[in-house]
Amino acid sequence: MSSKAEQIMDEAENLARSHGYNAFSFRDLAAKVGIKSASVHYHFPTKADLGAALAKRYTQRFINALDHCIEPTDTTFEIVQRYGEAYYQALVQDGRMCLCGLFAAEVDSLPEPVAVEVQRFFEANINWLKDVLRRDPHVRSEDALEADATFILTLFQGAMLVGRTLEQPEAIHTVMEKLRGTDIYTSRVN
Amino acid sequence: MSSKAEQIMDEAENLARSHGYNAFSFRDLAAKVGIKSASVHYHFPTKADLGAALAKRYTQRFINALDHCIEPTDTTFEIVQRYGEAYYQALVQDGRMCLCGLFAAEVDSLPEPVAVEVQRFFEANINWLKDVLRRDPHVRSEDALEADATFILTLFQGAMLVGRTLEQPEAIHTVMEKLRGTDIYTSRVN
DNA sequence: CAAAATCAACCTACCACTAGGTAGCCTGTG
DNA sequence: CACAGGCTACCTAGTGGTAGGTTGATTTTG
Repeated sequence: MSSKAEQIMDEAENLARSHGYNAFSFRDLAAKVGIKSASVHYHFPTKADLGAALAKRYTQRFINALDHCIEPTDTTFEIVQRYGEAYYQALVQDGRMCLCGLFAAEVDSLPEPVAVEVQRFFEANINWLKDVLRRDPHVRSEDALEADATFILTLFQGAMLVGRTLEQPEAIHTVMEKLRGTDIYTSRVN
Repeated sequence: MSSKAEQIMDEAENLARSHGYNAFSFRDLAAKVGIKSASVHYHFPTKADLGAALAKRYTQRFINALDHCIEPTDTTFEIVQRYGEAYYQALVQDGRMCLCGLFAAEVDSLPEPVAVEVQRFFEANINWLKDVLRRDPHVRSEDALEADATFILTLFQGAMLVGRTLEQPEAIHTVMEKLRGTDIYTSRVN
C-alpha cells in the first residue's frame, strides 16, 4: 500500500466521518489531498472500492486499539469503560463520528461491498465484547453473552449519534456511568 | 395544508426513512407521487423546507402517538416497553428507520433548519421520557432524570441502527429486555 | 554501460448523468 | 376573470467514472 493511497484514505476517512458516504465526493477528497479526482480513481477504481477499504481499515484499527488497551488485571467494568472512552475520544476530537456508525445510517443506499464491511464492524465489536464478558466471573449462556454485547454496542452507538446531534459529547459518559447500574457486571441474565 | 402537500410529505418520509436526507431527490420523490419535480418546488420551495417540515411533522406524530398509548395504570416499565415497541414497529414495517435518527447521522451536512428540527426531536423525546420517569415512585434529581432519559433514548436509537444494519430488528427487543435489569426502574441514581 | 522498454503515478479533458432550482406557459375551477 | 396547481423546458453546478497523454524513475536488454 503506497503512502499516497494511505494519504487518500486518511483524508477520505476525515470527510466520511463528518459527512457520511453519500456526501463526500472524489473532487472534495482529491482537493484535500492535493491531486486530481482522476488520480484518486487510479488508487481506488470506484467509490465502492474506497468505501469498503475505509470501513475495513477502520474496523481493523478499532479492534486492534481495543485489544491493546486491555490490562490482564482489568475488571470487566474497566474494560467496558475503555470501550466507551474510545467512542468518546473519537467524537470529541474534531467532533467526528464512528465511521461505521455513520455508514450504518446510510446502509440501504450503500454499495453492497461497503454495507458488508459495516456489518462486519458491528459483528467484530459484538465478538470482542463477548470475549471480554466471557472472562467475567459471572457465567453466562451464549444468548446472554450476545444480548449483553449487543446492549453495550447499541448503547454507545446511540450515545454517539445523540451526543453529536445535541452537541453534548458528554452524553457518552452519562450512559457509561448509568451502565454501571445494570446487571451486566453483576449477574447472569436468565 | 393541501392533500397534495401531505401526499408529497408521505412519500418523502418513506424515501427519507430508508435513504436519508442526502440520498433522496426531488426527481425520485416526484416520480413516486406522480408529478414533476418542479411541482414539488411549488409546495416546498427548497429541499431544506421539505426536510424541516418532515422532521417537524415526524416529531409531532411520534410524541403524539406516545402520549396516546399510555394508560394511567401503566408502570414505568410498561411505558418504556411501549416506547421501545414504537421503535421496533417503525423498523419492522418495511425496514424503515426513525426519520430523525437517520437525519442525525447526516447532521453536519444538513441545512441548519433541518438540523435544528432533529435536535428538537431528541429533546422532545428526552422530555417525554423525563415526564414518564417523574411519575415513577422513585424520586430522582433533575440530573438523574436527564441521565436516565438520555440512556433510554440512546439505547433505542443505537439498537435501531445496529438492528437494521445487521438485519436483526429483534435486537430492539433484546436490549429492551436487558433494560429491565437496570436501576432505571428500581432505584435512584446517585 | 547506454539505449529501450516498462511502469507507477499523476495529469487534462471529457463523458453521461443527476442534483436542486427557476421561468414561464397552460388549464381547470370557484 | 383570477389564480391555484400543475406543466415543459431549461439552467448551473456537481457527480462518479473514463480515455488517453505526460512525467520520471526503474528495469531489461543489446
